[in-house]
Amino acid sequence: MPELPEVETVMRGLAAVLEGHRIVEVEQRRPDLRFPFPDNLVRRVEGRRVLSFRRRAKYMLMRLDGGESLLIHLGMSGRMVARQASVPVMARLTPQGAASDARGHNAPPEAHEHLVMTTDHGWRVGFVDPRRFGAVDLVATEVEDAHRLLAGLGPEPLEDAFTDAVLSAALVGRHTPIKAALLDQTVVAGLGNIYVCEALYRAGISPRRLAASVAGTRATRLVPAIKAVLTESIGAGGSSLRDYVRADGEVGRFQERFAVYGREGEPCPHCNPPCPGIARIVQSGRSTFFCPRRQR
DNA sequence: AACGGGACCTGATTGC
DNA sequence: TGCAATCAGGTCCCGT
Repeated sequence: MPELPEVETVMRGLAAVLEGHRIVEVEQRRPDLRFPFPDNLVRRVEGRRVLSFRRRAKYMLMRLDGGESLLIHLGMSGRMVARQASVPVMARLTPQGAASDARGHNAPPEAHEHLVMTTDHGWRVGFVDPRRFGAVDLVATEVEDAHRLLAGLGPEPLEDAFTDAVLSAALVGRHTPIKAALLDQTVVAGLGNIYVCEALYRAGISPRRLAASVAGTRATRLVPAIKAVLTESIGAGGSSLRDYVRADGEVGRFQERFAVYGREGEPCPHCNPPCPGIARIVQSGRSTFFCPRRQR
């Protein structure tokens, strides 16, 4: 599910529910996700107050009083569900927006809800992740960025420090398609399969082009394309490809604005006269969508 | 060192 | 209808 805009949206939703409140109970329902939960997770989180949230790449950091932060990665299939007794605000929605399956405090847990936190104002916030590619850890807040999962990450694409010069420097000498380079979280942090495809389309750059040949003038087009597609998606509440929802119960709507992702065979939005259709190829085992006419 | 492929999981969809 | 194959928004490890 989640790339940077989806993680940002989920995090803002969690902040709205949790900030300033105390976590009075933690239930850990299995020993691990992608790797084991941290030692004494329940004891270290129970009784703590939630101070603030931060996002780094596709990771969320929930700062707790007591000096530790809960680090959460949603993997491919992870989502957060929040509910309150008899007042479902973040119920599961269908992509069409019809509410369903609202659960109260005493309802049975839904499948694959591996971690549940209950707050002092009666909310239950759960981490649901069928495929278990997600991750949870605790890290000392003062040295968050030294965590092994964060230490090697590249620049945040929406920060001013992410410039064409910075991207160019990361691409120089790389003998891999630009598609693969942009998925590399040490080059730029937070892009995934969807937004790489969309950014390359906006920049008119072929996903097959060697990364090194994008350094320079093409990077000058690519950086604004990356920033724009991420910003627009965050503004739309991210993309909902399954039943992912925002904190306020609305589905993300950015998928309606995909120009190429998942649109094999359709003419692209900007070719006039219409192009023969968006192509799908496989690069390092993953689908790439692009317009062969516009993207060189 | 940088790269591609495979592994890790479950569920939804597609095709026979 | 039923079953198998394929695909999915991510990352990490391994061999080359």
